[in-house]
This record gives sequence, C-alpha cells and structure tokens, in this order.
Amino acid sequence: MLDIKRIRTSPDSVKQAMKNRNKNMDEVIDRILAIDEERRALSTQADEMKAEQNKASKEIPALKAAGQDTGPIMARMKELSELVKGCDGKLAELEAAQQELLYSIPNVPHETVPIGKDDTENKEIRKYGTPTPFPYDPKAHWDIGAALGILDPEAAAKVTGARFHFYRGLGARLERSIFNFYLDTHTQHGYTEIFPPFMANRASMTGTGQLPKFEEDMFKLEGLDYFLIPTAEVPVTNLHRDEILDHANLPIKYCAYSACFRAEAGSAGRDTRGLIRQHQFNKVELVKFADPEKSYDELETLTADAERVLQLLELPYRVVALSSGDLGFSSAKTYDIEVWMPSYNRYLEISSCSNFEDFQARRAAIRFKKDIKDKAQLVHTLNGSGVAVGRTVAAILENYQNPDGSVTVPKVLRPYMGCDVIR
RNA sequence: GGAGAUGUCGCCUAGUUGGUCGAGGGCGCGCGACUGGAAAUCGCGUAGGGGUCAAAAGCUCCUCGAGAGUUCGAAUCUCUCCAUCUCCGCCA
Repeated sequence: MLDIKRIRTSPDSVKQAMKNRNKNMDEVIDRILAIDEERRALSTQADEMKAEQNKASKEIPALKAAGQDTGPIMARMKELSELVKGCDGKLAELEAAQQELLYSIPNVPHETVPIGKDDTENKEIRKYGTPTPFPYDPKAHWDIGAALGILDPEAAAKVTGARFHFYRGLGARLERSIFNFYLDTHTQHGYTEIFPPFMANRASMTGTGQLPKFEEDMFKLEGLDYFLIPTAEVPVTNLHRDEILDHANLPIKYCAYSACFRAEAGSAGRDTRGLIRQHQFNKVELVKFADPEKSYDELETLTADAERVLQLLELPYRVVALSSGDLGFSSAKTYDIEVWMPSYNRYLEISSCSNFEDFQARRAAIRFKKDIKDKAQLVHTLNGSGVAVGRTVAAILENYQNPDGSVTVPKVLRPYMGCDVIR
C-alpha cells in the first residue's frame, strides 16, 4: 500500500509511475484524493464534536454532585450523540472506500527499474556459465523423469487432479536433497531457518499483498478464512506483523522451506507439461527486514545469496532486472534469476528477488526504532526464492542428462543423494 | 469437539455497583543528580496511530484482545469473534 501522504503531495509522480507500469490509474488516484479531502474535512468536524462531548462528560459528574440541573446539558449531549453517530457512519464508509482503492494501487517502481511495457523489455544484468552444449537434441525433463520412473504426473492426476506430481525413488530423494542443500547453504550465510505454517489467515495474506486483489489465484479453505500459502513469503513476512523491531537487529534474515500452493486460474496452455507450473511445489524462500537506507544493498546481497546455490549446482543462469511493465504488484524492484533449460533452448525463471520497500510493511505494520526516543518508522521488506525446488529438479534433469538416459548428480548433492548418477 | 476461567500501556499489576481513567503502582528502559568509577539511592521521563500546521510546538481525536451494541457517557454492561490457560474427549 502506498502512503496516502505521498499520493496527496505528489499525485502526478504516482500517476506517471503507474503509466510506467503500463497502467493508467489517473481516475483511481483522483478518486482517492477526492475521498481523502472529504474524509479529512468530515473527520475534523467529528473531532470537534467529540471534543465537546468529552469536555461536557467530565463536567456532568461535578454538576450532579453540586445538585445542579443537568437537563439542558443532557439535551445538548443527546443531540451531539446523534450528530457524531451520523458523522462516524459516513466516515467509516469513506475510509472503507479509500482503503479499497489504495489496496488496488501497485507499488511505485524504483528509479533504477528499466522502463518497459512487458517482459520483452527486461534487462539482462549478468550471466553465469554458458548454456550446456549438447551434440544431440536434449530431452525434456518430463520425458527423462518418465523414462527413469521418478516422475509420475498421471498417478497424481488420478489421485488429485491436473498439475500435481508424484515423485518416486531417487526422484523423491532428489527433491528432498535439493531443499536440504538450500537450507544448509543459506543458514551458513546468516539466515535463520524457519519452518512456517502452510496456511495463513486473511490479515496475513493482505499484509504481503496477495489479497484483496488476487484472491482467485489462491486456494481458500472452505468454511475458514484461511488460505494455502502461495509462498513462504506470506507467513515469514507476517511473522513480524504489528511489531516494532529493534534497529540493532536489522537486517533480520530468514530462510524457510515450504510447499507453495497456487490456483493460477487462466494460465492453462503454457508450460503445462512437467514440473514448471504446478498447483503445489516446494520452495526455499529468503526473507529480509531491512533498514530503508540499506534495502537496495540488501537486495543485491539477497540476489547473490540466491545465485550462490545455482553456482554450487553448476547450473548456467542469468539475472535480469524486470522492466516496469513486468514488475509484480507489491514490488519496487525485482531481479529474476533464470536457469538454462536445454529442452526449451532458453532461460527460465527459477527465482524472483524483490525489494518491496515499505509497501508490505505499511499494510502489515512492521516498523522499527533506531533509538528508544525515536518515532517508529516502517522497515523495508525483501524476499527472493532461494530457489524453487521443482524447477531445480527440472533444470538438473535436463542439464545433467546423459545420452544413455541417466542423469548425473551434481557434486554438491551427492552427499545428500548417496549416489553419483540416477539411472 | 465439550465444560470452565482469563485477555489493561515492553513485562507484572490496580481498576468491573458505568462518569474527573487513555488509565494508578511496581519492574524494565532512557536522561539527569550523586560517585574516581560502579552499585545503591533520588529526580524527571517512558505506547501507537490520525487531524490541524510549510514544519515544530501546541491543540485535538481514536485505540484497555478484535468487532458490533446499550447509554448523554463504557476498561467497566450486552452480543459475536479471536487468543490463552485448566479439565474432559479425540488424535499423528
């Protein structure tokens, strides 16, 4: 959520920022400003009446004690009470309307974000390694997985439905090995490991920005106001909701494994085969709570921390800065890490590292104090996949495939796998 | 899932025949005095958010788990929800 004061003081720059996102929100912003003005005027009116009420309320007991006639003052109080009720009712409506509109406005992109209409204008920042060379047509990971008997989408379709997978044998072990390796690596670099709940309530989902706008993309539990988490970002960021953190503890760095659940209605047809777009997948997430002055440095190191695991796995990848038109709703700046996928003959997103600045912190009321005497101010929240596990399996199967159909196990995973090759 | 109890300012606690209580005390914390320094002691201060204001100060409004209600007026009464504790049931 953007600061209403920012919209009030510089509406034109916010409008332009939305246009850079390829969204025209001029009308919404103008409506917010109109409501805001009406709301504040009414609020001042109500406050004045409440002040009169409070004052009289303190005088009444004294008058009664003195045995004076309270008839006239009571009549006035009765009148005030009605007026205040009317004002407060109208105010609540205005506040709700304003809130709803504010919730619909995405974050303002950072000045370093390349301006562009969509993902075709993302900017490549750096590359690691070179695309794995194959003297033959590399097979797709779903064919490799099926041939090795380690991936079974058909059984999952029977047991649950489309876009789920069974992993079997060394496939299941590979999945487990990867997220253990990720957690071990990140905890060695200062991240505290968290194992979160896989369901979150509405307040949490609103805090990180999944709600109210994207409710149809979420799995909601029937009869409860709980949602299956789409990412560990939700529970881990909300861990500090409504808290005032100690500046001395910043940055707070967490890593968390979780299953992630996404309904993603309407994305059928593309990337539907294999492990790329599933309703349930595993991910290790990195989350930071940072001093606003340092959050962009923290974004660089967070991205580097995510890259590290791919380097250790010796998977070729590149890092791209998302253009303003491709940026996620809550993000001010995002780097995508894309791993090389031989059967696609292109790079594919495996991690998304973002600085949300105070956009989530404002919704979730996550603040800090530099000194006990200071006013609490909003922290900056950041997160990034460190990294997606299912897509890592896909990348390993494809990049490490051998002509005989077997798959070499990356060196760093061998202690976890207990073998050198999957065959 | 059933029954009972509880939910106040970082922590503990006072306050429930409704009014001068947004709230007293203790601890903790901050600043100061004392000290060579410290402890002890003493003094002062110590929640968050909104409005007004160029800004600060000041003034003012809201928040006693959350929300709704009764009332001129609610921490105190009523209702709903949430959380915690105890006992019972069920269960990996």
